[in-house]
Amino acid sequence: MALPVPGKPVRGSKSGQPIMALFDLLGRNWAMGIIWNLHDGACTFRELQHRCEMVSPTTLNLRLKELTAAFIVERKLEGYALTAFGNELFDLLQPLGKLARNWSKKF
Amino acid sequence: MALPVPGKPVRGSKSGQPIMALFDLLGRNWAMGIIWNLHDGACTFRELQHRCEMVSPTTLNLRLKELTAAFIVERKLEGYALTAFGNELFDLLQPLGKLARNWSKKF
DNA sequence: TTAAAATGCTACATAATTTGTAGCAAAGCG
DNA sequence: CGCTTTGCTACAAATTATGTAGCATTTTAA
Repeated sequence: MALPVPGKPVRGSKSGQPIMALFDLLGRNWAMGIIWNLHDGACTFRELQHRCEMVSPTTLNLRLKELTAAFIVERKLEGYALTAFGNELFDLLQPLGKLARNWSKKF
Repeated sequence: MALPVPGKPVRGSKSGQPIMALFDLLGRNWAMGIIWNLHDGACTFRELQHRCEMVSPTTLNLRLKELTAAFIVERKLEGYALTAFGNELFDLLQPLGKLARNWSKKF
């Protein structure tokens, strides 16, 4: 799957509005889960597989490549980690945790 | 596709952690784009199709049903609209717009 | 009142993505 | 040197998404 690049057509926008490109990227299976789990600290591929309870190595690998190409994830000696930008993104995602707990009471 | 319900196994969590259930829902194609576009105000199905430049009616309809079942979207006389909760969710998503514009400079 | 236009979908076949299981090559360890 | 662990890749099956048609119903307009 091609990396959604802002400025080029992506799902949601022929002109590649940045937010739509980001939604395209984050809306792929596991993308947000990976960011969420990586925030607990850099880790190896296998460790990440365990943090994401049910991800297949195929999907994990593909998503990691995309997130890396999108400057959200990087490889360090300790393994995969969020970039500075990845952390900014996480900071915006984090409040969803509380919201989600609230939301879960509705069911 | 089954609605991800917090408390039951979802993609990302066998125990259905709320955040993972929410990620499962929001991570489906077009889910965030729909929420984003609905924030401009309630609208009809066809109007929403236009706001989401390239969504197929099949996907739009499925996503709307899921978002409705998840208390994020509701139907009003004027058409589809965000619920109060949907608006809270939007408020958390909104900052991503600015981040995305920043991010787009990296490419 | 009635013909035309708009709306809200559904059908269905095709294409794209994701999953799950195996397992292999390379690196690290003892 | 064997034994583990790690980071993936292969590949077939299952699940999702897309695109185009088009139809039944409601709304609009003459």
